[in-house]
Amino acid sequence: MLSKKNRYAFHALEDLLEHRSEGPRLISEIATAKKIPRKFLEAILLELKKAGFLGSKMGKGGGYYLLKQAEQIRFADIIRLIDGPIALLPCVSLNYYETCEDCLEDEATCSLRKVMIQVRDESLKVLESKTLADLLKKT
Amino acid sequence: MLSKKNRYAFHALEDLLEHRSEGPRLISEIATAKKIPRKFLEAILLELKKAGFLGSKMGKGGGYYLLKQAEQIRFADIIRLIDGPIALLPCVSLNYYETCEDCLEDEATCSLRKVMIQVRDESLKVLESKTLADLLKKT
DNA sequence: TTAATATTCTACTAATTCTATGGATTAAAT
DNA sequence: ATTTAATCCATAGAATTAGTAGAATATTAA
Repeated sequence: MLSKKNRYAFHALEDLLEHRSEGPRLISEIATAKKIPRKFLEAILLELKKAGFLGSKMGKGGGYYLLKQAEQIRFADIIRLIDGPIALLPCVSLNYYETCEDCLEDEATCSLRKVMIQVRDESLKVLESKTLADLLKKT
Repeated sequence: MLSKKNRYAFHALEDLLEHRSEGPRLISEIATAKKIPRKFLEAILLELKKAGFLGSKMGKGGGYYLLKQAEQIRFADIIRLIDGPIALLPCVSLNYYETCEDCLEDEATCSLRKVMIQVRDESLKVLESKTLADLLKKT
């Protein structure tokens, strides 16, 4: 399951997209609109900024805004940033790979691994093709 | 990611399958063979038993054994039992559904939900078609 | 009927991760 | 200067995960 933090992140991004034309948006505006604890949201937005998805401006008239086109922000990217690996086993993760102590035999022949690779690939097909833009399609 | 407990569960089931012909298998034998903490494994096997996957016998000559054919034990079933929902959001889970506080609008139109339904369906295609029998295919 | 064997049950503890908050600091605008 | 708003730092509480200890119960076999 996605963490609460990750769900907040998606909602915050959705909010920024909805109000894109209005210029920088305040943390507190997003928090109110999407019912996210203000301070928690602060940390989330900062993380999204450091990863290059958002820009921000301090002081009066400041706030957060999207740096990329909605089509360029994939679900997979956000999930990897906030929650980490999408794969079900570390030894099968593309972005967070770790040699798997669980593979008692070698990884090449580990059968659990083989199935998990398939799961990963099918999940990625969806998560890497869907972007923020899909959040606005109300159909 | 799967919990350690869940990985242990798969390895334990694999072990039971490999030694099926030898009659009931001791917890401690499985623990040693698969490098699982004995006491932790105990709890896992009991859970698998209560869910109907395993049988057991106490006393001398006792131990655990599979109750079902390998083809009848799906990955999805084990994951749901040990780790819970496979879906990424509660409001999208088939077996652990909860009304989603995150859907600020109604569920029918929540766009985050729509994407997550697709992810769930693709994952399930794999996890419900793969069974313990696939763990023995060393190809 | 007793001793040995092995699962089952109850009740913890430790460690880690997740969720959330408080307050001081820095940057920008007027 | 004053106000506004993001940034940084530190921490605290709750929940979940991982693992352990020991007593109770069931079975076998002598």
